[in-house]
Amino acid sequence: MLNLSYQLVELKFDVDLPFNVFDDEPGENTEELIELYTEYGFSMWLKQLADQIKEKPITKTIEPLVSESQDQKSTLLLQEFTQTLILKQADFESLLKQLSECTSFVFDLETNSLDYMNAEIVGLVFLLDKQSYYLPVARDYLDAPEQWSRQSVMKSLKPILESKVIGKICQNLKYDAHVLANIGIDLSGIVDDTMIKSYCLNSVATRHNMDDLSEYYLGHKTIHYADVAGSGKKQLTFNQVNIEEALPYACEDVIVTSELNKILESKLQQYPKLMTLYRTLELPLVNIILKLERNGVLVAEVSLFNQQVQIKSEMQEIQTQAFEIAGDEFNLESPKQIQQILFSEEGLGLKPKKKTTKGQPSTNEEALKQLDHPLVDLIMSYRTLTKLNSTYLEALPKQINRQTGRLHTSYHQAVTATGRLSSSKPNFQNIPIRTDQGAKIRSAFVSDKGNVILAADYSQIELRIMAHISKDKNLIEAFANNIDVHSATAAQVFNTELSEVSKEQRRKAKAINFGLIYGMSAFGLAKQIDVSRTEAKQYIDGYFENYPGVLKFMDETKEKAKSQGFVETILGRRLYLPQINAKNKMLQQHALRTAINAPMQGSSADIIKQAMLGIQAWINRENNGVKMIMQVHDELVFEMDANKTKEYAEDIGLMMSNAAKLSVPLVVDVGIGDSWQEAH
DNA sequence: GTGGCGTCC
DNA sequence: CAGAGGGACGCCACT
Repeated sequence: MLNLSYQLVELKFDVDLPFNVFDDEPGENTEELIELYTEYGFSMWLKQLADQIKEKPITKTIEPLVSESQDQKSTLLLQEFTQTLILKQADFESLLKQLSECTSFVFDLETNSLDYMNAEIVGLVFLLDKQSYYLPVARDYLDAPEQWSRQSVMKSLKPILESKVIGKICQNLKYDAHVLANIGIDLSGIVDDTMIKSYCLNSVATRHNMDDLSEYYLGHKTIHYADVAGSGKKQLTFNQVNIEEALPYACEDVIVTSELNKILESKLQQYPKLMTLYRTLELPLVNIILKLERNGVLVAEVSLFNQQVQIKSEMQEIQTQAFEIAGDEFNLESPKQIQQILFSEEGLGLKPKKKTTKGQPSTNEEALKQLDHPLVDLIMSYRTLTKLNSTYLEALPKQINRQTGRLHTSYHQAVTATGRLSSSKPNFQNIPIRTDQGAKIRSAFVSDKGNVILAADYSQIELRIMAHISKDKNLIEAFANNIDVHSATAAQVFNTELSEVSKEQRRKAKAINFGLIYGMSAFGLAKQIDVSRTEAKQYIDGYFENYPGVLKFMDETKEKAKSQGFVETILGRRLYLPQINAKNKMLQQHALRTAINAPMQGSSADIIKQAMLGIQAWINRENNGVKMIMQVHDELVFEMDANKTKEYAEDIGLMMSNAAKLSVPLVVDVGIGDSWQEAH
């Protein structure tokens, strides 16, 4: 098979693969790529092609990857739907009547910005049965026909959009809910979100934006935004797009959403646990995340500015010293130039310790740490400082919303493979904490006047989940007795009394505990804690001897993953592992490690999501003014009135602990302070 | 747009 | 024999 593949490369066939396999010169990893593609079902095609190659070179185009979902592919017939532009008062009133009398409709907003806090409505799109309607409310181009006043239109629509009995079906409804919230409309009666639905069904089969979903599930290529609005600098906002172009684009959105919703519903019905996950966890969570984002976080700009001044002067000093040692000026932020200076003959001529994926000498921290040269230390310090400066100190103030004076991140509910949220613009989930200088940034995340910050995080949640899932007696016992789990592991592995465990032993045990969660090998552990591979192997063996349940769990998980092609969390969320039976060992091993990790990472996500639902319900019920403002995987951060903090801290801690009933206690650490840093 | 690097859990 | 740690996002240099 592989030989054939090489022939294929050498003959330089003109083939269109769905990915850029042969864009570059055939390199070292060509074999790997061929393997990858054969795993994805190209083997048959390659075989056929190979037979033909023997005869004479040919040109052939491969159809894009056919997805598993195609067995149930619905054929979307756009012409079955009407597309109506609403411009006259009478038509609008008739639409209003239809909307107010229906049980549910599909709905989408066209806006002038992706920034959810500032976006304004440009048009509204509705679908009832097979009729789609586009209602433009803000057109801004030459010769634009007469238009509605947005205000009066929205006033008429408000009762419908806020109705709990008229159902709404959307793609990524959180965004539309934001834009409506900006003008005081509280979107209610949510029945479906196709983005979330697709994510629950299969998190990894496709991305969950409408264009990709349409291609994957309907085999229909949608009109893309860039097709009507252009791209890059010349991109128009939707209000500048001609109505003739806007109409089919807008209407297609609701038509596709409707068709997607139907097919996703029928698929999800085949998996009751996933349906429950969707209906009772993920879909209700949309509104909680909406609230979380709108609450935002107050940031002390002055503090960030002062830190920036300080760090910039430190950077200046380091740069001067570095140039002196190097004997020349160079860009301290360029790995390529650093490489030249450290490793080339003309430079320092140091011996590289590690290579990048491209085979060049690596200059990352791990590699640099092993080199002994003053310039290396300067480079590492400089890196740390520029990171803090550019990613946080400079970037955060720019993103403060000038109306609310707060930072509003975007949480993404349909991105990660495992069920975690992700966060961007700005990313709240990678704010520094490890070093003092880094953690100082958290001191700029503050509470408003009269308020405090409360941070509550699950202690060792993934290890507890491992204890729960594996049912390992020793591990469960350690947690049940509230013993420090790393010390307990150290006592077991090093065969000492718990009271005799040294700091060094605990450190190693901690690395073992975490390493195992990620499926780390003896090699990796050895590197991590700087012992020989043999020694690391002994530790791991020792661990499994003492926690046989964990070993059993891992073996069973791997076997299950191989036989059924997916692993599950405690709520039945599935993570499919398409490469679990790959012939390419590297790909398969990666899938196996994922199989080990996903049940723990994913279950942890399940639990904190449950907690978020419960806590927001409590906030609404008590109407106590508590604001949930951040989620960082195993931590929730709140802002609240400073007077009631003690009581609320206990409530929140309890709700988080009780979010799931495991065979070990879920311990939550709660801290309070004027800033996020103090609250830790 | 990609690769390298670094931040978090 | 190589490669041997799960999941994210953002910044910079470089092409």
